[in-house]
Amino acid sequence: MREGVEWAVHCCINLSWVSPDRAVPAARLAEFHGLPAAYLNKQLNALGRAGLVSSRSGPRGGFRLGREPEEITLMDVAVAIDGSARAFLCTGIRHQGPAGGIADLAGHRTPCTVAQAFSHAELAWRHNLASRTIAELADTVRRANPAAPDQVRRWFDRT
Amino acid sequence: MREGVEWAVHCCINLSWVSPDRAVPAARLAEFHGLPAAYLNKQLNALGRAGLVSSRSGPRGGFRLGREPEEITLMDVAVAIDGSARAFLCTGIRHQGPAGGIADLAGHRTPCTVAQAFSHAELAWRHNLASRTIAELADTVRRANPAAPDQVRRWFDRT
DNA sequence: GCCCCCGTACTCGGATAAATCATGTCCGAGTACCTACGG
DNA sequence: CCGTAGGTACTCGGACATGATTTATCCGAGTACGGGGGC
Repeated sequence: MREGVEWAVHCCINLSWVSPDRAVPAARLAEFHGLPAAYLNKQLNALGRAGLVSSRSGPRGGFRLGREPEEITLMDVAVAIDGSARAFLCTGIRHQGPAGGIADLAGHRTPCTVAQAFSHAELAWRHNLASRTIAELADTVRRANPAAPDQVRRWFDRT
Repeated sequence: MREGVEWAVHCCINLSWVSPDRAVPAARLAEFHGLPAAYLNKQLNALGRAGLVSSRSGPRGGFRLGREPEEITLMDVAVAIDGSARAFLCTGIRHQGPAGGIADLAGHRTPCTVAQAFSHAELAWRHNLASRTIAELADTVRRANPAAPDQVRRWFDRT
């Protein structure tokens, strides 16, 4: 998993706390977390293509959430940054070389058991991430530190 | 996930079918699946360090399973090849820059909610892989293609 | 005084380098077998 | 004939290249604000 996913999730949580009518520049988000501004911009860019955030250029431009925080799952973010490609890619080695002659014995190609097993595990992972929303995480943070949302909003509201 | 994991699992299944008193050289396993021999050797090497296979040098040397197939889980293989490092590494950006001042507000460092969420998802993945053994997968294959085990053993028994 | 136009400053967006990691290769260390020699 | 020592062939194990992917940077495209000029 690319670490940009972590950045993106934190950014989404923070964005859910700033005034909805205020766009936050990538540089400001980067400063807040001590991250390289240009690179973070690239990641937010990816979120934009996925529709998770909306972006505008120019003065008073920047990023804001593209949907309600309740409608953004961790899976959405992960897919936007990492891409939707499967982590485990069955390369079909079962059918290469002498092994192929045995696997394809009856002429019917049964699904690769190994790939199936890993797919199941990955599906569990995906489901778990898909069941968690930004709003939920933000709320958990707020519960542990009730002042955080206001503090964050205020920090971003400062010029 | 590195694709060496896929290779390793297939190799383990095949090893569970060859005569237990017979070690299989890496080159032979590689040939069976049409894989680069030297590199597969490297992967099997990793399995050896983890104790999943035992290895011997010299003539009639090679690899054989280090435990019963029932005692080898997919998680074991994945860890042996990929390493046990978490896929999602919390880099602690929550405490960098101005964000740190807010997160550490009360002087008590609460666990990072984002990291926790991803850890849960990853744990689901790990549990799923840990519940699947090589023996189980081998049996599934055998059920779909009853002749496979014998065919495989015979192939490896050929000089 | 009001409106329009232009210049400026600011921010995104994608094209372009640098670094890191996975992939792949090679050669030395180790081991068993086979052969030859001596008892 | 039996035991032993040495050579040889085979295989693992880790050190060394290579290529792809991730990380990071830079500059052009786009947009709103502000000032100046004209009506």
